[in-house]
Amino acid sequence: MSIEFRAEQALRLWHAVSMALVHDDKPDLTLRQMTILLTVYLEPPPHTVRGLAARLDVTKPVITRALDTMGRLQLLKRRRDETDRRNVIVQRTVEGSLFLEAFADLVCLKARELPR
Amino acid sequence: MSIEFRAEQALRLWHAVSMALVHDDKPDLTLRQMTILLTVYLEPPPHTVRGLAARLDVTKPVITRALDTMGRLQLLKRRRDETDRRNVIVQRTVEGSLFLEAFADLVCLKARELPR
DNA sequence: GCTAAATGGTACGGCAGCGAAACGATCATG
DNA sequence: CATGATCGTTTCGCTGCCGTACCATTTAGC
Repeated sequence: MSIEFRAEQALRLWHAVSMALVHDDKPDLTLRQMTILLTVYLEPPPHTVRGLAARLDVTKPVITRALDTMGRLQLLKRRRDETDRRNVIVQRTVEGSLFLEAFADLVCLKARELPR
Repeated sequence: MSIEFRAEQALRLWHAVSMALVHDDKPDLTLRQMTILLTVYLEPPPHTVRGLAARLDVTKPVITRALDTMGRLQLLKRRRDETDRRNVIVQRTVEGSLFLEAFADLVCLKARELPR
């Protein structure tokens, strides 16, 4: 199962997935928001605001605002770090897991439908 | 060269590509803008404002605004349809082609770097 | 304890995208 | 040639994200 594809297939995959997301009436996440979400779910914890800002090379308020928005959407949640109460630990949620699971299924589906 | 991947690989690919786009200091396109761009480059012409709006299931002003923005970025251009001057034909540009080519290369690169 | 550093959040003005509605130009129809 | 339909754009008020600067809380160092 090698993941090599041609440039055109890459574009067609991105197109199909993007089109599906646009057609979906759920509010779409910003590129930065999506990147934060994926980082939290794919990279080893703990995830702090400052750490995420450094990882993405963006300012802190970007992370704070994204956590506000995605917190409202229940995709992520904050927790105070009790060993160092200055830190905020960003954690996954059930809703976030389900969201990314559905997204991954969408990508796999569109990849499977790709012309050779 | 079958394009089947697992859910986790899909997420990791999207993460790697998104991260690269975020790190890039070029202004990122909206999901809708990117979808319009890919549609123009991948689907058979001609592309009109109304046609694109129907294809993406968005309102016309969304297309107009996206064309303004991407026109400024030289990724697309407008041309009046001379046979029916009410229509505007959306056309590719050299810069747009280069942009998508680089993007496709990025996706292919990140796909190749994916863990098995 | 007291100061300095570190962390996350907030305030502010600016900019861009959004939907709904109205508009001008162009074409089709009689 | 006059009326109505079609097409793209513009306007309006709104919302949300942006970066810069500043603030409150907590910890570290002396």
